[in-house]
Amino acid sequence: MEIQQAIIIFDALSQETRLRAFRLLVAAGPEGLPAGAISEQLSTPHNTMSFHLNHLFNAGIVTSRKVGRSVIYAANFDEMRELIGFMVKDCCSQDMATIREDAVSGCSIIELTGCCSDKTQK
Amino acid sequence: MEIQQAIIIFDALSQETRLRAFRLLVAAGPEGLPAGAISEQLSTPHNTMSFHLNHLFNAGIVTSRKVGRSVIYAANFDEMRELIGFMVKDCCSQDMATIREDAVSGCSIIELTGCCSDKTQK
DNA sequence: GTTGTATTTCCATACGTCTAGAATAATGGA
DNA sequence: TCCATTATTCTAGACGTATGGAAATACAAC
Repeated sequence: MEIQQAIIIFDALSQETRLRAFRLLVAAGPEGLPAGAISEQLSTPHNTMSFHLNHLFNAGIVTSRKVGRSVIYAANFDEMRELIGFMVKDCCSQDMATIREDAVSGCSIIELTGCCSDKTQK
Repeated sequence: MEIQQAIIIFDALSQETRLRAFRLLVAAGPEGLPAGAISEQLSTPHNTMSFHLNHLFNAGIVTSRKVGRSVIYAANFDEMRELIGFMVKDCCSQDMATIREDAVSGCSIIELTGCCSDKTQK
């Protein structure tokens, strides 16, 4: 992931309404939620929420699709995984975090090593 | 990690000068770098960089200590690990990312599973 | 004390973001 | 067609952020 893309995603997630909306979509899973349900659950006016959902969409961390009158938003898990990979590779010490690809399982395996082991469990 | 703290860190990292400064500090390791070296390497005026370093400090992702006339900033790796943990737990699907604590090694082990395996290697 | 170096604080300006009322667009049902 | 529903776009105001020149602070060396 490019640093510019990481900045755009950090910016998208650095606002409470947007981060809460995104976590709601994460909890909702791949099926996603209609815009109205999100604004209702977060007690935010429709137009304000629309502004924030558009922000998340432009950042690439949610997708949207029209179903009848509704617009269904869903979290983009691939992009989120890439962001986590960026943070581990570029924003964490190699002594304290490593990431490797496991070709067999198709997984990225990250190990976060505590320098002060008792703080790791927080 | 609380959602409020995550927002503060995302905000701190959502600005190019700050993200570059932070990555410089990550590369520098626990020893850190003096403020002047950071502003020089990023070709940013001292006062502007001081503003951004203070922002990173307030967010808790860098530490600072005075040594003679210099102020040495260093990345706070513990806080960064916590943020990665927050993202995996709260911002990623359980189907696609799991985190578990390994008591023996004191490591947090994260597995990022690709839903579309060929995208995982990007 | 004076000078030079390292960094922060003060300040004004320019620019960007958040909010929500009102209007608009798109769709489905009676 | 007419109405209700769902969501977005338009707009203006309030507020927050980034920038860098100038001044102030802190420290070390002479």
